[in-house]
Amino acid sequence: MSEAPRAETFVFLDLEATGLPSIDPEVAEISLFAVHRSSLESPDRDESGAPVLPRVLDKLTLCMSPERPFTAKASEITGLSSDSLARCRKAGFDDAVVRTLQAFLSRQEGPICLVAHNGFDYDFPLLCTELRRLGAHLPPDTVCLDTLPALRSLDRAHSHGTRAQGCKGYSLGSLFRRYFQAEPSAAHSAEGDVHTLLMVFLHRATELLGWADEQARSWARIEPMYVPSDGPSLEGSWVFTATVFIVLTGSRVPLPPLCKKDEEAVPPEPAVPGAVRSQTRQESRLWTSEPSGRPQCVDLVVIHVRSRTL
DNA sequence: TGCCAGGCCCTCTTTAGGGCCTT
Ligand SMILES: [Mg+2]
Repeated sequence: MSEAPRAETFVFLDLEATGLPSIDPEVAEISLFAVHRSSLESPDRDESGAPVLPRVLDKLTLCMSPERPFTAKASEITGLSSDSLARCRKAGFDDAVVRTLQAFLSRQEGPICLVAHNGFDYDFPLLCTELRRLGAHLPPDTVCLDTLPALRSLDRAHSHGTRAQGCKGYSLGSLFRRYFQAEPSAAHSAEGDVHTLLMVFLHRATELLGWADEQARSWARIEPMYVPSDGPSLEGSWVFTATVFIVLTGSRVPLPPLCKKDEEAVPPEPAVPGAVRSQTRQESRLWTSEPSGRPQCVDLVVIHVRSRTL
């Protein structure tokens, strides 16, 4: 069920950043290609019938200096570094970036659908983090589409569970190579990856437009990847992390699985919009031998809680 | 002491584990 009226413009998006979510990354480069729905419904094609980039295309690409360092891997694959960005005197993700982004989007017919590969788990939450830090917003009717689960799901429905289909890779590069029998250009530059993403979308445009109409998610539902330790979004908020160990000896209850990991999201308390509380519970049982030779066990319960309100 | 992303998918699955995908 769609959460919004059908999108009239699709804005393909890619972020390059200082690393993966585990390090609370910062955006170092953003690229957006805005394509009108009509260009996706009737793509331009070359002599062989293969789709080509729409002729009418608005592009925006900006580089910015993060405050924290890149991981070695992120710097290696993106070709960006704190030094090179500072040498070019690039400012960070600041109000000027927000104004440019908002001006770019305001030129497009709405509603807008943002499109990114693995966007629900990376690009959208990270962009949300940066925007909230600056107290900025996107048009309220903005929706978003993640091509990774969309294409996996479309392929599954197509193949009726054929084994061969499930073995294929769904990285952006794998999809491009599969669809076009060619290497993607400028991988891991934001603009290069947006170009690749748009070509992948064009190859499956009819299906993905239908998917967007049915499954696009409201931007308002996107949660930030993390809460920066500074900036206006932290006012009146709190972040709490706790790890609790409980050791029980001599338990005689039936043997459970050796290790059980159970992760659940529980409602925030009190109910504040945007609040997040996650809890990880890990149970382990260690069996030892008493001098008599009878087995004795030690149960270890680890509860890790992370909470925040926004 | 350990925590250090996390949701999705597949399978030698469901009382679980490991790989993918994003930088
Ligand atoms: Mg990307």
